Amino acid sequence: MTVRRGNTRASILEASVDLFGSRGFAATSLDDIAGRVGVAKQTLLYWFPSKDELLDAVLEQTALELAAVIEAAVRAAADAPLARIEAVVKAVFRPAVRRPALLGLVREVSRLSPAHAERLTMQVQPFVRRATDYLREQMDAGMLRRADPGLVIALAYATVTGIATEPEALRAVEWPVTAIGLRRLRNELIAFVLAALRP
Amino acid sequence: MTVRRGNTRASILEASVDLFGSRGFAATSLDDIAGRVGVAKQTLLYWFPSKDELLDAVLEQTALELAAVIEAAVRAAADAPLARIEAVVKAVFRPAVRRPALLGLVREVSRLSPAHAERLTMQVQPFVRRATDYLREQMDAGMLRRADPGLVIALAYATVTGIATEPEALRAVEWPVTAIGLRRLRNELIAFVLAALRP
DNA sequence: CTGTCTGTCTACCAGGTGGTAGACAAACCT
DNA sequence: AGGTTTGTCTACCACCTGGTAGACAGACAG
Repeated sequence: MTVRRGNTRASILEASVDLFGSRGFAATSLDDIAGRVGVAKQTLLYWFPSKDELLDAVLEQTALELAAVIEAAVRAAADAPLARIEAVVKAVFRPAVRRPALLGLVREVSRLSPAHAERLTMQVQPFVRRATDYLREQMDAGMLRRADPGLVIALAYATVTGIATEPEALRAVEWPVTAIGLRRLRNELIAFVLAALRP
Repeated sequence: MTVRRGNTRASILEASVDLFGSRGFAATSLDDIAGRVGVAKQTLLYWFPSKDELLDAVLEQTALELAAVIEAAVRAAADAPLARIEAVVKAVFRPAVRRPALLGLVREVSRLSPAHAERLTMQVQPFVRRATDYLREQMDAGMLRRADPGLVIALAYATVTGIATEPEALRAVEWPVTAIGLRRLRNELIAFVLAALRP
């Protein structure tokens, strides 16, 4: 029982994503995580030298997972730009809705520590740039209505995160979005984005 | 110097809004607040019996301020529904942008403590209901295009908060919204909302 | 002038925090 | 076999947290 199989690190990471996500970083103690994993706190500190580096690992893994999802969606989608855009929005939306707390964690972290925020942004950066380039390119080719690509992305990002985190923002009592359902909200959003971009 | 003038409570509240907003509730200690105000921690606990009740006071004051802003905007706006809606969106947007951290605080709180979240929601509730009623009424009168009022509000709320908190979500490096400017984003949003509602 | 009340302080505490030291058990490598 | 490495644990610590007890200084009422 002393030496576990090699999944300890992964279990710690998973539990950390859960707890940091649901309670927030500052409000989650190492003991909380250790308890969830069923391991001593010191085992955590064996795998991750400090709570800060554990947070980094959590963020990095989340970013990598999201990146993989987006890549797959892009690759699977048809070539037409509108279909591609719809696929990407849906791809981003799914994990955002399944784990809305992670978006909250991103906010908390970027408020708490500029260092973490910068690392995070650098991971997001390439995607933003690629999307910007793609939009501009398709606009130049006349496949999309001309607009400021940066503005399109900013608006889409803001809307997706806003929608995804809304039920968690004020989840206690009756609230329109709860009754309406995220899927419909998402479809409305996609319809809007596509309508705005159709040439 | 022992007895201050009556502004101590207000100063504590103000500093708490600032610090809870910028660093988050869990990451702000009573000593932090006391230090900012220039007072001993025990003076805080004289005015507010616990950190939790201080948080309640912060949230309540914020809600009251926001409510006042909205009321004023509605009263000052022209009677036409579209003008009213634009005024309300702008009114909500301004404080949301000036103190985006408060939206983050709302999220943190609703993750951390269902009790606080419920109190918060109950304060928001009447506004949501009034807005829903107003939209439905104007739609019935043919002044607005027919749509699900709840959906309109949910979408608008999500977009406003998403946009307002975006620069703070990932503020470290170059990010489209930083370059674009919130004002323009807001105007795009308003244009969209109005276009969607024009009969 | 004296007693009470209000507001602020210094001193302290119990409990929880992230983190360290080191023992030790299994596995792995000759 | 035996030594080394890897992974986990118990025990501990310095520090910080929210919160309490009580002293005390000014304001104010009689």
